[in-house]
Amino acid sequence: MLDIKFIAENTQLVKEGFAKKNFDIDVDGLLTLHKRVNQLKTSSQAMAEEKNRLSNSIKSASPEERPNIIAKSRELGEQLKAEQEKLAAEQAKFDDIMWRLPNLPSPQSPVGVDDTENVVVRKVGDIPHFDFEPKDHVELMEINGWTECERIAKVCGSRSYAITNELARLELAMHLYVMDKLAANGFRVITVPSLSKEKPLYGQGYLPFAKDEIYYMPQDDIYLSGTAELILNSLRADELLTENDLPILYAGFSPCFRREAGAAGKDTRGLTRVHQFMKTEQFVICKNDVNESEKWHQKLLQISEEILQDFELPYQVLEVCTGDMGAPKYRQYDLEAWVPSQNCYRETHSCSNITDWQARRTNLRYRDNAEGKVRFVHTLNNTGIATPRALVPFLENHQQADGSIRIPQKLQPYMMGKTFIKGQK
RNA sequence: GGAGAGUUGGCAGAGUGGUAAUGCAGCGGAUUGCUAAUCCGUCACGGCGAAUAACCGUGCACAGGUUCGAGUCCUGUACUCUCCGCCA
Repeated sequence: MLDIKFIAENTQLVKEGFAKKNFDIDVDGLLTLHKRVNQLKTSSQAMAEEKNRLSNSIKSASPEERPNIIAKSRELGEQLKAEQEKLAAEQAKFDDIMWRLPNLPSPQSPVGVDDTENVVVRKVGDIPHFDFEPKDHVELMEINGWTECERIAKVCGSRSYAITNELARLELAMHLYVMDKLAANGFRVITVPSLSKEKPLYGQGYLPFAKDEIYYMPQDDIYLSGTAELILNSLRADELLTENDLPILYAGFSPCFRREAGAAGKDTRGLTRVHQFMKTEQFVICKNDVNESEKWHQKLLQISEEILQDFELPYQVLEVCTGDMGAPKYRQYDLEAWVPSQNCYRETHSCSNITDWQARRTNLRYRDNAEGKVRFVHTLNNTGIATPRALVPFLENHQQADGSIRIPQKLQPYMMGKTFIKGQK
């Protein structure tokens, strides 16, 4: 959500920003509508003022005057009601548009239409060269007897997964490793539910943009969360913090659910794209200062790069272009880890600065120390680790000729000290 | 699933249907003079405005209703607490 006053005062800038984001918004129409809303506010408030004056005079009025004043006040009340109904109708139209406005992109974000125009910032780690014929992660799971994926699909449907023994442990070990790392960086580790009411979806900016992507259970009027970001973003909604409360850092773990409605036929093999997965999410709430949030953005990026380095996975950092960013985002990096079987990098992390766009939707504010002014916070989010997707590059990059999997040194304490894992078919 | 109690500003906490007390914190100003204190104002959102001025409107969990007038009365919903039932 954006500030309408900012839009009125920076109309050209806003139009350019929307265009860069690939959003077709009638900004002039919005401003005209806003004027109309304000006119109706002014007129109805004038009526309310007069009505209050009449009402308040009744108590001290003489018994003879009273019926007269009451009649007048009642009549005015009906006019006021009619005016307020007009206002409510226009206000609803206005609000509907406001909820659909994207954030403006950073001036530093590359301008582009889609993912082909994302910019590679750097590549880190060496792509492995195998002196044997490398296998893809599905074959590796089968060799080690680590999967029941075919059976589980019969029970749970497509895009489900079931993994066993050493691999199941590895999945959880990755999360524990990341939680410990985030805790060491000052994050509050928190496990959160996957159930969400509707309001947080608007707060995050999932709705009204991507309704088809989310599971909904009408019997209970409740949704399944696609990421802990959803929950963490609303955890402190409507609070008025002090500047000293900031920054607030959460490392949120939750099962995540996505319908993958727009991805029919994509990544149907293996663990890359499943309906239910686990994610440990980095979430930051900081003060309303773009230098401050950009600093945190870099910090979050650094942490996730370290995680991939700790897991000894080659990766690239992408700066996402304006047209490929989601509506909420000011600036976005994606991390992609190398997947040998696909001979390309695939997304494991997505790191975003949302500035105050979500905070306006959740009404999360703080009082600043310098002036005692109330401001909206900035929010940022980044993947810590998402599994099973992260297992794909992990298995494939660390595979050995015999199908066993090498465990990077940093992860070994979480795998009972093992340097390799090997299952039995 | 059932019964009861509750929800008032950043926090604490009053409030018989007639303009939301008071304290603390924060911010602004003034005074005194010394390891700080006192006094005054301000303290959410919005309208009108050049304005961070004045004035006005809206805010007492949320949504309706009754009334000239609702924090207060009525209905519904959400959430919190206590208890009963069921339960990993």
